[in-house]
Amino acid sequence: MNYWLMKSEPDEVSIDDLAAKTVVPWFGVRNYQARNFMRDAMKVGDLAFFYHSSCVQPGIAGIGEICSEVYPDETQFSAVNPYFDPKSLRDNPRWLLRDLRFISKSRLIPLAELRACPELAGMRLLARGNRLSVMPVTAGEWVFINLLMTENT
DNA sequence: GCCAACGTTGGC
DNA sequence: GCCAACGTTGGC
Repeated sequence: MNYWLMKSEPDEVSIDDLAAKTVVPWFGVRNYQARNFMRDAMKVGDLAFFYHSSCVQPGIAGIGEICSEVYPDETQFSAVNPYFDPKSLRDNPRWLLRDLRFISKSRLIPLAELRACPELAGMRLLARGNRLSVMPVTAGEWVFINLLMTENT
């Protein structure tokens, strides 16, 4: 069992969208390191924090579960899609994804609150210049943030 | 394989 | 909209 953090722009897919649809394909990852995490390290049943990025209040919004094996991201093949990649071939897809299933919505834990926790000082999300949209979370960070979720601040 | 130029991410 | 940081591209 591994733990992850996955970033989404809530204008595109929010935690409420995930709750409504139950399962969403994690399309649009166009970074090799993030892709490799999904392809090589993720397992069905892994849990992930759902992170809202590029928005008024960036932060962790809930939890999802990885619920599929890897398969090609369809958006890379569509010339009218913003995630179109003309260099990716049907018989050799460059970009892969997995499906995420809704588990729970939490209070929004702002990025600033995460930064203020000494327990999370080593968290990859908070590392200087971090831009990964899919990244691992340690078991210790997972447990600690789950405790934050239960606080009603 | 180096590295400058350019593009993207994402918080603020 | 700004801009720091990082990733990718492409000439050499």
